[in-house]
Amino acid sequence: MVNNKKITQTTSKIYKNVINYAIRETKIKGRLELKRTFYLTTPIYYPSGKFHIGTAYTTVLADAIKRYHLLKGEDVYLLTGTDEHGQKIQEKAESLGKTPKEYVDEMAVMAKELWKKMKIEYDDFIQTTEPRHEKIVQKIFDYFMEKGDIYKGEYKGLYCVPCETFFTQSQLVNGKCPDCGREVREASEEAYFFNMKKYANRLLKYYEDHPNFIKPDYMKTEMINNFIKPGLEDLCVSRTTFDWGIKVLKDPKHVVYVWLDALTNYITALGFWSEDDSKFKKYWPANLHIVGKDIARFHLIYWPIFLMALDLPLPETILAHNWIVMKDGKMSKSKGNVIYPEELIDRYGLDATKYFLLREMPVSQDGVFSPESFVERYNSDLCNDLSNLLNRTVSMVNKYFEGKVPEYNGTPNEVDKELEEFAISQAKKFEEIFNNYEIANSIQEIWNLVSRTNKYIDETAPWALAKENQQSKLQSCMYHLIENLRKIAILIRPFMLETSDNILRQIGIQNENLISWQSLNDYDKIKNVKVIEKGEPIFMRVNVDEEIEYMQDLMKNR
RNA sequence: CGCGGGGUGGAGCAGUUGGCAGCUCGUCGGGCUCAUAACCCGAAGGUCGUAAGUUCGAGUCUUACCCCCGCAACCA
Repeated sequence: MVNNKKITQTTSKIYKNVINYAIRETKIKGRLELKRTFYLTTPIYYPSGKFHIGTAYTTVLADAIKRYHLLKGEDVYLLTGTDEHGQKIQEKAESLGKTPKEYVDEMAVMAKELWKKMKIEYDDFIQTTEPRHEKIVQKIFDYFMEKGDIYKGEYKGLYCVPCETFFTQSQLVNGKCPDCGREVREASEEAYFFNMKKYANRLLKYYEDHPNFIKPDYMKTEMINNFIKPGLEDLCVSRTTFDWGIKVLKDPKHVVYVWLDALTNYITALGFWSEDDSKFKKYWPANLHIVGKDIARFHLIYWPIFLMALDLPLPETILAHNWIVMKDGKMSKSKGNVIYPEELIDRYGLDATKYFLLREMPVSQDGVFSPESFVERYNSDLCNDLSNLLNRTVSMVNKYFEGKVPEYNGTPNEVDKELEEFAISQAKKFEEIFNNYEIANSIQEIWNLVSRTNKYIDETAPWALAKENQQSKLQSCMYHLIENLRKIAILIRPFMLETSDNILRQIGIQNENLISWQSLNDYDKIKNVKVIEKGEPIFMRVNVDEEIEYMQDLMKNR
């Protein structure tokens, strides 16, 4: 009645999305009669140093999306890994007195340890130096050569002789080498190129026909205006100035250069063109590639074109997310503003860290990390709103019903009914927004439910009901509180599993059927459950000034 | 120069077919006592970057301009 328009808009949006989703699902079921599969990937990370919080963000995002689809009963496969070739890795290894392979293997272990610590549930971890990848990349390179998509040419660029490196105009600092500051000069070397021009129009057409291919939308505009419309340049796919890479079989003084090597990991990991390509058959095309905006161009232009050249179907969606930056811009050690994910996890816990990362990243802008915002979210959202809601509920169920949760007894009043409807509609909103990969906004919808539930306690004033001996209403109140906590616990499961389990344990929910995603639509099924005798806070308020100081010290003392 | 994004009450953000400007935090006042100096209610605070235009009506569309960030092709 107050905001009719808004409600109608939201509803029609939800409706539209539900339809699309349903159609897709039915088609797949009709064709294969299998569970819907969902293949998603993170980028393969370049291990030239310790992983920072941005890398963690990408991976947490992927993991959350994976778990969401798992909860919905789909057959999900998540791939991550490391991109291990190239001159920088070679140099880095040398400077440490290691072989490149020794170095990258150590880094892969480091990555796996971090993901283990962050409870990232990946299904495969690919290193581009593994034979399963290298062999296929060589085959693909050969195939492209035979097909005529790769041709031999000259790579021309600005070359710094002492550094043995090519640079582009924009990389130069004051017209000189960005590494050593010396003069650069025009030089050229023999190199293979991939004929991108040939596919440019097909790519444009594909963009047009598949509105969901690129998210967010403006990335597509940028690609078209900046790169495709002015005329796509062919891509250099081999180098001779260094040798830490995959050898080109038919011309071994060349190694495969960067993107043909890196991007193909998404299919080589599934066994494409190998003896066992069952996974490839099952999961390709990918449903989602998640990438940072810095590598969007390569995924939005070159990757689809490579796939077209291989006559493979293209992924459903490529999501280019923004960065986590610090208040004073990009993270850098010289600015003294770098924070590592482990540091946050060790002090505030995994769930709080994940919550912050996902909640604080806007759709169309970089997300800002600051000690202040982290502590604010921690205290306000996690402690005051969520943890406290659980705590006061558990306490009341103990006080009024000796811990036994009353069964559903109908809806004695309007408030109860409204709360039921609200909880169900919030879950739908969450799905709608989450499916569109607007994760931060979707999480907000969960917290709207948390707030609404806190408000419900005030509206019903159970302590007054107890005094007035209004048993039926009091029972209903407790039931609805537990019911909402159950739903909240399910909704946060994709990104706060420990917390979810903790809530469910405290309110005595064990039955799998009451933890399923489908059960978000139920509001009357909880029976015979008992809350724990004494509530345990899942998040405790921290001292704002102390924690800010703590984090600032961490960032400065490196 | 070109392209993309952003410019919304003190701070951070949402605002998807144009229709009385929202959320979180903070501030001030009140309420409640189940709970973690928490929770709930109310208030103050915005000419929605600037200027013009279209329209009965524009944060939302058009044009010009200003400021910030990013990209500008092979470092990933």
